[in-house]
Amino acid sequence: MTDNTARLTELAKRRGFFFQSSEAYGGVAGFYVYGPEGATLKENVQDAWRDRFVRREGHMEIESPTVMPEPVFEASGHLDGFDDMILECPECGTSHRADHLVEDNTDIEEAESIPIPEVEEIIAEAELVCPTCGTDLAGEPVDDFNLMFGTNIGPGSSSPGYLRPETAQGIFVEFPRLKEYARGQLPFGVAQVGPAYRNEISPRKGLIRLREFAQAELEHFIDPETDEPPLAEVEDVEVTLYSAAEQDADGGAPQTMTVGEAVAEDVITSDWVAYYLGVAKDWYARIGVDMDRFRYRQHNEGELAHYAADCWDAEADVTAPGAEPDWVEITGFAYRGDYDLSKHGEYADEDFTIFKQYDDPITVERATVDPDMSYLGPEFGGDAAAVADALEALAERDRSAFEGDEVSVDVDGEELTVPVEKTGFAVEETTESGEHITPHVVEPSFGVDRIVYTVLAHSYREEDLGEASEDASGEAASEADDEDEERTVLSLPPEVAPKTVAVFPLMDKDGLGERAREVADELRAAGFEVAYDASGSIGRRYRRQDEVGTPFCVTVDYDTLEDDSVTVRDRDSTAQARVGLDELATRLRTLRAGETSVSDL
RNA sequence: GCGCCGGUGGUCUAGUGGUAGGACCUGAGCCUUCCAAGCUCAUGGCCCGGGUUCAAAUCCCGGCCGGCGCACCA
Repeated sequence: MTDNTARLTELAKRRGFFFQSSEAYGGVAGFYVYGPEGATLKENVQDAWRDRFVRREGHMEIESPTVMPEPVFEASGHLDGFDDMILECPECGTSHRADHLVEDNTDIEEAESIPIPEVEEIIAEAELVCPTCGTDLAGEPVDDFNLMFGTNIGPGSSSPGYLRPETAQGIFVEFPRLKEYARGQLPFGVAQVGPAYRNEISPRKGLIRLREFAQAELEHFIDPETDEPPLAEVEDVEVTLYSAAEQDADGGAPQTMTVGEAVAEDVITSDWVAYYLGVAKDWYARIGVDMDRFRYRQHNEGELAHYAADCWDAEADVTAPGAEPDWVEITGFAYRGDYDLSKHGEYADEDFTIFKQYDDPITVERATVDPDMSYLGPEFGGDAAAVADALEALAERDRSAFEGDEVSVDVDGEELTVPVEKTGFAVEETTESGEHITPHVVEPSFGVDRIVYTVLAHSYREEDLGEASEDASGEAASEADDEDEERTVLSLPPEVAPKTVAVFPLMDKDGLGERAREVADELRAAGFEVAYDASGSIGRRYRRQDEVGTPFCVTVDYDTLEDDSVTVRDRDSTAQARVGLDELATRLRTLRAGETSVSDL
């Protein structure tokens, strides 16, 4: 941890951005509170995300429960993936997957499904040793290691459930209804912003690894055969790419190129992933991520998740400029193929496919049967249904079997004969207008808390203003040449800053306070997030707002009482301009949108 | 989960076997006509449990929490 990080954390606590939860009871690891400033900042980041990845893309957003029943996670693979057996070597401290040890050193396969006591016995009997240092592992306890938070749905334990480890499953599980909503047409995207839960072994670094965290995930369902992303829209976006090949190479380094070049040179293999890397890069910049401390890194093969075909992470260096980089994964861009929908289709009762209509219907000749059950029933009793199924299968497989007067089928090893006339055998031409396909999924998955932290870290600045202000009165400059003015600033983009404008009376007397409160109230009515502060000197109040990233400060002074004008002060430059109250709200709107700056006023 | 280090007002910190000071912040008042000025006053603290001791915030043990390293990270 750099000094910078410590000071940012201190600021976050003191000014209400984020802090550890339940400290009154000793605290609990991995759970954080967003204070008044932080909650608004996070909300603003999420709104900016919705604006770009839902609204602008024409996608839809849903909100699904955080608790889902166990079978969901049997299908998704999370139950197996989470339920690891961990065995720690008493000598060297290395942790091993107990099931892997058993599989590697015995004839046993699928050791994962063996109960833990038996695994411990097997390890003792087979005299397994630590693969790292050779120490005998007999008698060492095997621990269950489950990263999902479990719970019970309703009374008793007959209906186990889990807190979702990613918001994505809430989308996949509801795919059958969502596709109806989308009227069966690909492509479409479904997003979800909300909490997910992982019972991390060791939560670390404040907001960076939490047990309850917020995700903003987009599941973009596409037809892999025909759907193409609008790559042209982002082909000129410059991105810094750290490919798997570069990571493996000696002296390999990230490369900067346009998205178009990266696709042309096959650095990024999926056009869809490339598209979202381009879109996201501009979005990160928009919310205040410093592009000099940002890169995309490709997962190498060993890192790929069980579902992912190709995956790039957005990474941010959250240390101060010039410090040893500390790269944190803030988003995963994965091409998940049809993994999720196929699995749910397999395990669940409903249909997780889309009917894809052919351009022109095709005609196929098909052999069918329509058995006369009033004959089969009396003839074969309980086997009648099996006979009918066998006839149907036979018709598909070998229509020549129906050419004689009788046809024989095999049911449970018994050969049964049916007159062909009772089978309803026919060869028909049927028209097929399409086929059922399982859509592929492109998934940009954003870690909101890590992004909020990155934005704070990249906005944080300790600034030496040099000799005291040169703006207003010339005398200040002359007498302050021996002491430097310092300040701490969060240069948050106005769009995400918790407060857009702060209103002060220059003095809290002579009616200035009352006038300033009116101005604050008018701005609130006009839709701004407004802070009001009358305490301490004017300079102290500017510094307070600098520390929480408020981009604009409005001061009511004695001239205001005369001519209904106020000063507007810019956080980053500390420049000031005089603005009439009648146009204040309009001016602030253009300032917030970045269309003008205070020095232009 | 293991190892090392740590835990004192809101924040940052000093400190001793006899229950604690500072700085900043915050609040009230005075002063002050635009960038952390000054003065007065005020609020507020030894992580939790057990042990040793006449006496523990201080020493010991355990827990919780944090930082770092290892392991883990679908």
